[in-house]
Amino acid sequence: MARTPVLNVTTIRRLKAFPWASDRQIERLLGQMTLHHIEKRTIVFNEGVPSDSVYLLISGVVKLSLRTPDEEQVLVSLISPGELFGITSLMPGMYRAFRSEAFSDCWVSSVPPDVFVTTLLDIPFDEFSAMMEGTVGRWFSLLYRYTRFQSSNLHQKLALALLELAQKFGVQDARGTMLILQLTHEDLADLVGASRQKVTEHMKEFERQQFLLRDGRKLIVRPAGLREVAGLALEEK
Amino acid sequence: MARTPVLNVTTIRRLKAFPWASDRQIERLLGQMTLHHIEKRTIVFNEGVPSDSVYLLISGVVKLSLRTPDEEQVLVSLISPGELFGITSLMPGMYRAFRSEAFSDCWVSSVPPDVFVTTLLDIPFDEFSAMMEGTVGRWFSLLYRYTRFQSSNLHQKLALALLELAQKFGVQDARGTMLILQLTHEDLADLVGASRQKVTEHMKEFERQQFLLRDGRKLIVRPAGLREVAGLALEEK
DNA sequence: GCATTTTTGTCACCTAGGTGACAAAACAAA
DNA sequence: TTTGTTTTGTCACCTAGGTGACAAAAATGC
Repeated sequence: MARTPVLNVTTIRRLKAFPWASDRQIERLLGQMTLHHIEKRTIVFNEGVPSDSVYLLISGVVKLSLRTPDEEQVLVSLISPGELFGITSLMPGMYRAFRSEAFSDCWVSSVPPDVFVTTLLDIPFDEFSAMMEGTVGRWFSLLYRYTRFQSSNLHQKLALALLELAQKFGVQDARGTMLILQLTHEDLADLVGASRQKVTEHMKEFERQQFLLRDGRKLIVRPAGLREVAGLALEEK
Repeated sequence: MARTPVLNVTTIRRLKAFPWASDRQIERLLGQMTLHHIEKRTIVFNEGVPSDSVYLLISGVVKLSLRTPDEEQVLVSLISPGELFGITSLMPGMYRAFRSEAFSDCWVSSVPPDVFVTTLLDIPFDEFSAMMEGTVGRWFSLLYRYTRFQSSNLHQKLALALLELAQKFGVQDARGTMLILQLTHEDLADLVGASRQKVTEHMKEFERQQFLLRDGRKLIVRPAGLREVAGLALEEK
């Protein structure tokens, strides 16, 4: 069995983990962290589970991934020693967006997010957390969208994009959610990374299926149908 | 010409802009913000330019996009009123990763990032900024990678992925950068969202071109060649 | 060593989606 | 109204990359 690594200011510095923190802060943080040995192929946390810890990878490699409805796997990132991961826990009420598992045998150190923030930053966790959500929250949703795109075909991407737009730019209407936005098929094509012609075809198809109506230039989205197409029928928002 | 909007605590609340902030904080922030009218199609900031302001969209729609080497456009996101944008400025020394332009006529309010942080959070900007970089910096690189992927073919995606891996898991070697990581073609396929077979083919091709060597199981990457393939020949890291 | 499993390499074939071209609508300008 | 400009709709055709199948090579277990 692997030898337990020693964690002190010097080793943290060597890992280049929190270059901005003072020795005293690092010492205090270390006092609050718990070290875990994770064997290759073991899951650190699963997608969908509440985010309640921040992790620091000490040694080994951790894999961040995403499993699609049809059992495919998207490998989002490989994490190297010295990197923090599981940082959705720094935003309020978040669930883990990705699964993380040991790609090789690892040593990992964990800490509750509020302890992490208060020892390194000297402000209440809630304030920091709210600020994070308000500022970088959108980056995160974008990242999430793109990882989902990775394993979708054009029809699904379009459905996903329309749902997102409906959420952002939609007003309720007797017939569904109306987009208060003049989008050309060209715009949509740029958004999902496809050609204008194919977007036209798929939009027609959505109209035929009544998942989409048009009132002159305005689009009216029927979220239920699109959600099914996108493959998130029963799930989340 | 459009009527200048009134900005006060009530309007900010209606925009749901900083739900966590107190009235006093919002008032102080408003005192430091500058309002701009941006006409449709005008650029707010361009990619590659230093990040020196945070923006709040008051009305209209702003488009976040990316122009690829071959003049294609990737539409990263459409921003709705009440959203902050240009938040790379919250991280130290960052350049704008995307271009932002008015999708319709807009009113936008800007503020220097340090003012933004210090009035809302009561800690020095540098501390916050360093913390952001250490925690969510990687999310951002991931987002950046995925937006680039959108307009790349498999050959380029693979090159990009290998370069990223070399940076994270590489050690210098007489012949190039050696990856201290056992990656199967299957893993790479999951990473770039492709089939294992095609990855094998393209890896062979890289070897033929001497952009990639193999020492038993270990890969040795030649960054120069790959960078060219990926289409970032002269550019950034 | 031998046997088993994993990984690589290479086929032939198929399909989603790109491309170009062009007409029909829709809209804007006058 | 007429005229020009965008935007949509629909072709036919082409290509990048997916799929399945299978053999060769490497790695792993015993």
